Amino acid sequence: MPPEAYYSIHPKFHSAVDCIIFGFDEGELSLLLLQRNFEPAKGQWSLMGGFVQEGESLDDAARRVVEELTGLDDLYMRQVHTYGDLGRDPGERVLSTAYYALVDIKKYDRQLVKAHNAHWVKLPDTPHLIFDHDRMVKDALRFMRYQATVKPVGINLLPEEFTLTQLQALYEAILGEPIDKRNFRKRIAAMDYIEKTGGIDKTLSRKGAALYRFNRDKYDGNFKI
Amino acid sequence: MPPEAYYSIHPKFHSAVDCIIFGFDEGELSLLLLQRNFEPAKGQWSLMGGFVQEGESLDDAARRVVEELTGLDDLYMRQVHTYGDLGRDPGERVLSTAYYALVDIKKYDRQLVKAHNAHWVKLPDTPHLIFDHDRMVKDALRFMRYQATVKPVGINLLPEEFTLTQLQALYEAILGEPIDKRNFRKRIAAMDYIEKTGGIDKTLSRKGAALYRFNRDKYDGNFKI
DNA sequence: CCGAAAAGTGTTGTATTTACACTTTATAAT
DNA sequence: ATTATAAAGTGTAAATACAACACTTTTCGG
Repeated sequence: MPPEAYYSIHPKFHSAVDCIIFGFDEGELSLLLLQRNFEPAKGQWSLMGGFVQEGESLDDAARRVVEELTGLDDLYMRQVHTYGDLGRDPGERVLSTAYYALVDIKKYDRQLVKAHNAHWVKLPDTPHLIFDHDRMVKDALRFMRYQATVKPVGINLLPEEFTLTQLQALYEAILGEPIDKRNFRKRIAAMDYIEKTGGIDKTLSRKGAALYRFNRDKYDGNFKI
Repeated sequence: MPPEAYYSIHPKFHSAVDCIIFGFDEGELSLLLLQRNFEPAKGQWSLMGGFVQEGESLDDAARRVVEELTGLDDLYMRQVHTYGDLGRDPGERVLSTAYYALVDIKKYDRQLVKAHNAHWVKLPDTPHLIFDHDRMVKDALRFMRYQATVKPVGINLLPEEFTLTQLQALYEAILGEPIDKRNFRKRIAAMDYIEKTGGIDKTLSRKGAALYRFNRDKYDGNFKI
């Protein structure tokens, strides 16, 4: 067998990425979903996705796809799983790798989102999605939840500076259960990498709440995010 | 755009699977590795891998590849990650999905393994592997370790019936640290799905050790493996 | 100056985890 | 028969982590 035949006797496939884009708003997790104004499956709901191109890595493809929709290029993203069943895309055979992304919901590019006919949907209100996208969301959510219990990834869903009340609401949304306020604050206080900025947020209460930020250097000192 | 063009304007890629095959022997985790007697990278060490074919799912491809080497077709396998960097295979562009498999090291097909020039290598003695296979092993090990702390997947590395001493040695190998015997047995005793068979193993001690088995029904009753 | 509404603050009991060492048993050797 | 051997098997107490719980403070608007 000549060396190049080693590869060429095998089939090739379309490779796609599909992105589960999480946001946090009004105390609930949200997903950025497309109501497809294009074929295939026009009119139905789906994740934002795209095909991997020559000259771009799988991770790069996922970043590109998310940036096309949100305009944001430095999001926290993680690969979830690759879906390779035969009939998963009824059009042609496509292997698709799911990534989740965490977005500060105040920051995305509204023009782009509108142009794609995309909408933020609160997680419990998620409509049925095309292909195996429902399963992708389920898997991504489970993975993101697990990661959030292990490392403070959730912070990527909040603005730079945040109050402890916001942070608690976020974790309640991620874990899907109420958290005791005093126990929560005790736990946060023990994390030296979540530090007071000195600022006070008065938009939500007369008294005002102390603002905190995530100190990446102090965290990386402990172990890798 | 005609509907078929939606797909055809995008490139296709070779898709492969690479399998991290774990065994347990003499108190240590082992890997089943190929010393390649074929191109490319002949003479070097690698994981067992293969290309995804038309008409088989990604999971099926992984099962086929492991069966080709071991003769075993009902192994515990899990997808780990998909590697899609540009230069990862220096020959052509290949996207590869890693799976780990757990093998009862007494059971594999020695003929097949010999024919592939494969060898069981104790984990600490793992040689340098081609391409990004070192990283795959690292990622698979981390994932398998995590899973083993959450559900009793490790049992797939032991024979049907096993002693508590074996089980403890297995978990010490997986976690890489010694475990207190009494605390370990207390924990196991609380798991009703690990049950005495009534048999006694006398190969390892004069006194003989009680044999146990994993009761899948009782376990699934609690939650999914 | 009073009401409202969110921010902030400690203690105690319960459950879980860890540390720790000797006895039992069957066989092989003498 | 006796003894030496080597692994199997067994319980308790201390330490730590986790969970439950309610009132006070602060500021501003009315």
